[in-house]
Amino acid sequence: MIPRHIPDACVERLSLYVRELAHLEEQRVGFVSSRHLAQHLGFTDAQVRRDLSYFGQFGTSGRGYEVSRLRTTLRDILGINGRVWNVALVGVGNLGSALLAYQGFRQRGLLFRVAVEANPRIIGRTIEGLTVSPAKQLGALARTHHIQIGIIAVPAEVAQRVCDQLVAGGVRAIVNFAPARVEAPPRVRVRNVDVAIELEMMAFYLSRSNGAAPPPAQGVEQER
Amino acid sequence: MIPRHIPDACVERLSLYVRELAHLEEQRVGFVSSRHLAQHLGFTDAQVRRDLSYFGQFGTSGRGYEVSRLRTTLRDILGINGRVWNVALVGVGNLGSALLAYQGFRQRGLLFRVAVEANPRIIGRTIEGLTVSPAKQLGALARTHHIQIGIIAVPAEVAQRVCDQLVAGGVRAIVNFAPARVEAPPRVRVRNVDVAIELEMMAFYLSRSNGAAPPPAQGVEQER
DNA sequence: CACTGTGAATGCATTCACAGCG
DNA sequence: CGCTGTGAATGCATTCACAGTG
Repeated sequence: MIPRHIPDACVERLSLYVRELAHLEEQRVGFVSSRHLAQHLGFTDAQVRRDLSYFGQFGTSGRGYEVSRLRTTLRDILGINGRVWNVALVGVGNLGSALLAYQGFRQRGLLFRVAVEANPRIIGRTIEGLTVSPAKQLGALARTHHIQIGIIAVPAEVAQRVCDQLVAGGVRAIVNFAPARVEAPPRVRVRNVDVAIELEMMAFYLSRSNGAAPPPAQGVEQER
Repeated sequence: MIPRHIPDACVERLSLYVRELAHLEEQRVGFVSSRHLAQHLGFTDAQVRRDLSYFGQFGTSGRGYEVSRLRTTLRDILGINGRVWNVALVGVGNLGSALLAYQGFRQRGLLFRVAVEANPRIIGRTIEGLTVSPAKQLGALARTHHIQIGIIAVPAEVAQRVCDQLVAGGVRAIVNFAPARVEAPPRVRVRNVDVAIELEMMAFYLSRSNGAAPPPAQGVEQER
């Protein structure tokens, strides 16, 4: 059940499949075809079949895929079945709080064990059942809690420093939400995610879809 | 200055170039080579040159690119130069607040004109200089403020409904952060962004990088 | 029949490699 | 020289199209 290499893009879709299958299971749907799955998620049926085929053969000709079995299988493949990942959150601002509050992680075995902050106003607070620790303790806490995944949700200026501390604390994967690239040694997997970019891409597409200037809003005031 | 088609992946990098060029400009760097730029951002030099070449020729052989000129040019291309986009935020929870607070948008001419919420506790509050309106008013507000871009930061269950209201309100692009896919007519550009997926991908990569089970944390307690 | 699983074909994106230029 | 700009080559990802199957 372990082929050599899986396209990155496919891995991204894997959790979407799992999510959709969970919905179908709730609705007591027994079987689902690649076409059906694809329509719900906005892909093509061929795409779905290809993705699944990387991992084996789970379908039945003429019937499709058994929902609950496929779901379990994909959860196994994703590494979130009957298993737990220890996650540390660095930066309990708005974005960090949003992540802490998202219940989807817990359902997928991604458990926040540690949350740290630099702001003394926030240290000591308990959010979602987790008490916020001082930023200085990050390295030590990461070690004692056997943190595997670190999330960076701090201002850009300190992102790299935080990253280094996470690496020193032994984490093996880092997701960085700060608008600045961070680097780590190759044994640590890093993913830089920039939510602002999506908005800027929209500006690009809009400004070329109609060449003309848009309605000038009410009085192009600049700054706040 | 308007070629036919630009790779999506290139557009994504465009704002990263702009950001890096802004840094360089602050540091009074006059010229930068594709190599230099690439190293800072984690791409290859060929990639940078290729990306820029889609839009024209901005470099000088032997010297590289003039930082401030390239920055201006790219901002023009991105559609964020001397121009303003009106943005509406739907959902002023933690994620929504994080987006409101991010100063990068304002610097790029992406201005929040409207913020709406369903939660009556939050309606009427002023956040980042913007007063939160009731969700019911979304359509009307979008129209009167000539909103071009809508951001969805609400629970998955209501995401599609919000999307429909934004469309009815005349927006032309939507960025959806809810963990559920939303659809709109083809004239409206939709981008579904799922921050949770990044974490789940990490679980996948980690679980296959070492086949073994991880340290069992301290007592695999489930749930909070 | 309705559907899967997959070679083969196509379409994107990245990288190579080098001619040409300041 | 050092560096750009770009054809040509390579490498991924998606889609086509269909033989095979319960």
